[in-house]
Amino acid sequence: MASRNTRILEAAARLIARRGVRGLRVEELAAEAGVSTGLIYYHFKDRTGILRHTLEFINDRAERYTTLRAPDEPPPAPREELGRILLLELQDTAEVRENSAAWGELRASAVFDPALREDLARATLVWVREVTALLGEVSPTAPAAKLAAAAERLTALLEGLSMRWLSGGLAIDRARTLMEDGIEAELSGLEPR
Amino acid sequence: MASRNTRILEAAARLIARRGVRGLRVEELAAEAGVSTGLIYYHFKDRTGILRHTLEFINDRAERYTTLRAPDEPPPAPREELGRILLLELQDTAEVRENSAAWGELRASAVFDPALREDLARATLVWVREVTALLGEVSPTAPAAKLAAAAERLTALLEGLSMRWLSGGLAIDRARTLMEDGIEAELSGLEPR
DNA sequence: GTCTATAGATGGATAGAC
DNA sequence: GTCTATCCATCTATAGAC
Repeated sequence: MASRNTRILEAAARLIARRGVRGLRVEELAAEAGVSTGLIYYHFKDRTGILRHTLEFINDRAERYTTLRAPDEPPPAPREELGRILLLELQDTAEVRENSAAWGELRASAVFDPALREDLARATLVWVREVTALLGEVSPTAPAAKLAAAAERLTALLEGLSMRWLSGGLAIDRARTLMEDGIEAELSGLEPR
Repeated sequence: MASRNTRILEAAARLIARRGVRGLRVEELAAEAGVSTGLIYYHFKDRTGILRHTLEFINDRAERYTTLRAPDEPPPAPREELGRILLLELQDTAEVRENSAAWGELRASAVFDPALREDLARATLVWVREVTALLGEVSPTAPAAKLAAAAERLTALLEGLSMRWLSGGLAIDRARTLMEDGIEAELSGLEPR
């Protein structure tokens, strides 16, 4: 599980969150992971390979801390689950901040690096679908198209707020409030008036 | 007006949109602007200086194409103006795409480069205030706090959608539709029910 | 699989002439 | 103000031993 390989990817996520994709130096990564540069190239071929695998790694990890639940816990109410998922990325803890920063970096990098786009698009799709499904549970009468649109907006809003937070222009509490109210707004938009 | 200095900044915006902040090479910038690297350092001191001035330049330019109106034109209706401003950044024309890409890049870079944060925060504030004011004209009875929150969400949503569009995960037409409906949702949230 | 050592390339920044 | 020439630091990637 915590193979050497994984240790490198954990270190990569940590460094990307700390210095950005552009600031990621292979040598520094080697030091952070406690291995040599040669080994990194042996495993990941080149710099882009490191990035691609790190993106995948980050996705899996977010999936996990988003979905994880003790086996005997009851399934949560949809509305709570929705808030939980969308607010989870707006928390000032080391792990979440690291994931959010790395995610934002990789999204920004994908604008100029086609090699990253496919993975990113796929991960986004999974994410949007999950939120769409939850919205559907909260508001069962709403048409599918409206649910999908609301999910796309809410996740895009989350990314936008997250970037502002990370770039220092928005306090975390404010970001959370804005997100919460945004969820309410979308929800009330789903109910026919 | 179109001083040598301005030509360098135009070239910088062009290159940032094409290759990203990460891909901006001073030598390449010199070539694009038709000057020497020495001159660039003479004007902007260092790489960060280039970035800072380019950010400022981009702001001014967006301000201009956002606000520009023939002197004899009547002031536009607030609701139309609101849609115009928020949808203007979602257009697949060279100039807008360039501005949006550069803006997104600078926002992403600011996460790791404190030197950019202040300018960015200030520019964002101006932008949010403008949208807040327009929302206030459309919905004069809404409380100021609600107006401000809606403006923050709409501008953050715009940035989020813009990133997805530029990173290839969202078609421009879809992005525009989502934005339009997002405006409507926020507007109806402002009217007391 | 893992390391050390280093080649090879690139790019930021400066000196000094004009 | 502007250019040419160049230094020097940095980084990616590989070769080859263990």
